[in-house]
Amino acid sequence: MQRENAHSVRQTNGRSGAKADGTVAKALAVLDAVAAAGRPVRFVDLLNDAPFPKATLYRLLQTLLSQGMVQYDAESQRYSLGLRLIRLAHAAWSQSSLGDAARPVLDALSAQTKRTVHLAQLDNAQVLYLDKRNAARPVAMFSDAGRIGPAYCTGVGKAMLAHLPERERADAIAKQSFHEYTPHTLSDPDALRANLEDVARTGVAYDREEHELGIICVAAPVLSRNGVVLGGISFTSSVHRESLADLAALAPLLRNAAAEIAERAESIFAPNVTAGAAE
Amino acid sequence: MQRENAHSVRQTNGRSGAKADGTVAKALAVLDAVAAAGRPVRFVDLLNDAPFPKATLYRLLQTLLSQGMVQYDAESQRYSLGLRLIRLAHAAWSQSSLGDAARPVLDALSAQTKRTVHLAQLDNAQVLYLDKRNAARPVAMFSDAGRIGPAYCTGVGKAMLAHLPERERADAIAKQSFHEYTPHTLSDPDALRANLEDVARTGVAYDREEHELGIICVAAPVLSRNGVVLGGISFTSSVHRESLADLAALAPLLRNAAAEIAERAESIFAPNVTAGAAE
DNA sequence: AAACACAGTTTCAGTATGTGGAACTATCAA
DNA sequence: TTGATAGTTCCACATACTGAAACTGTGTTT
Repeated sequence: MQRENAHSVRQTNGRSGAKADGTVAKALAVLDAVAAAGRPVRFVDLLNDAPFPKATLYRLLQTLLSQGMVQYDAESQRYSLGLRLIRLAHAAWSQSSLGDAARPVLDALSAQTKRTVHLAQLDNAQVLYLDKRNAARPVAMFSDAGRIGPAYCTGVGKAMLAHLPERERADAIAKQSFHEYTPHTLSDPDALRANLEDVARTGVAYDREEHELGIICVAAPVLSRNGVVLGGISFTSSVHRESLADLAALAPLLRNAAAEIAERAESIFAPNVTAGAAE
Repeated sequence: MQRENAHSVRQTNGRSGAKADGTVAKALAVLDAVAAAGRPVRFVDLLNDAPFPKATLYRLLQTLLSQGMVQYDAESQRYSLGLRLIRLAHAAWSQSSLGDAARPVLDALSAQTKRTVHLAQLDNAQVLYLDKRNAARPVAMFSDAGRIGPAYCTGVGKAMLAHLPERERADAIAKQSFHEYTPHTLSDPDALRANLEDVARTGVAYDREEHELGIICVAAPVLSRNGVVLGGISFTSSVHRESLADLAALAPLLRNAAAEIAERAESIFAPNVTAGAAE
């Protein structure tokens, strides 16, 4: 314990290149692990994949448990994600400035075109869906909000990538996995880059059955006034219903909607809320 | 200069604004605060309501920020909930054993009856909605999953309360706020208790415009094999559409559905997954 | 029934980690 | 310039986190 010169480095005490961010980070990592399991998990199962010793993992779980972030079923001896998370997420979603701004616009788009509409954001070089309007039936929404998808082979993904600043775009492209979902998937960085140039030029991105056979999309980025990528929106359809060219006819509608969303989003953020300090 | 400790308020209480010790708990409290704000908040605003000194709050926010649990907009200098939360919640929701088990059942109920269907769970003596099927249009679901409601004046709430073990029920009743939403609201513990006795006897709870004028519900608890309250489901309708008596005719359907959900939920939890030890 | 194995929980000394008062910087207003 | 308020950094200090190891509980094997 050298306190005199303690000011030195934040020694992360060697060991594998961990992040060593703090207890909170560890607890969240445990949460992720529980989430990743995809179903209730037992202590050992978590222990196997966890970089923590038994006692530490145990304590973290207890903390999360008493905090309502995970649940524990005594009978099956399994942990699952807790209700508090759902509450929080409800808040996160309903006040997400983009989601908030987009909601009525998506409603209108969906009603007007009878197509499936998606709203997404970029999260760590992946597509994170924020909202959806289904063409046909009232499908449970939550099953799609929060869902993660690939950026390099979806309409929204490409629309957003194309409008990123160069540096960020390069980073993001480097993070893509280029799994060949279908024969049409752009399966290497160069093919993607070429495609993105078109997208950047036209302001419209297409998914030509690149992610799923038979499924096509038109997408447009949602850009802030100063060109920052806020998100993306798209129409999805199927080749059985119409050709890509037909779907492309909806692009102007999409671009207008994107502009409207951007404007609404900025007016939510921007106003000098400084007034009502209380609360 | 001494931290006013000495209190040893070591409560493992956890819920409802409790502040058990531990960094994780504090960080989560900050998250809650951001969520509670309902919109992007500035540092000071958080500081005012927070029980933490400036530097501590600052550090906690930085941690949450670097963990993706909150976002920071440099321009407006405001914090909001982060995307990681949405991802986690998606997982929480889609693997919630109850929600999972209930989904197809709710679909069927909704298709069959054309009524609005709710699935809820008790969370800290309040109703937390997990899923919903709207009678008419495909409404964005997330806006309702995660929503919190009062237990003492909703169908699902009373259905669940009534089937709680005595001790827990007493606790839960003590936590109700008894706000008089409408002239029909059961606005004191005794009235509620009396009503719950009926509910317990019949296995069906009604909301007779107790929460909102014109809105009525029939609800049934989802009970595990050994009688533990897992959740509740309900049909909601309006007095303009039908009388409570008419709606009540759907009760048997509801009870069957509840039983089916319970069975499915238990078979999701139960299976001896012990097999794949390796991995 | 005793022996074993493995899951889960508790303990405890040691110190890494988080704490928070205070000093500092940045911004705006008078 | 001075003053007020917001946000950030510093750092001595001790809380509260760590993790090996011991322990308990349950199920399986002999």
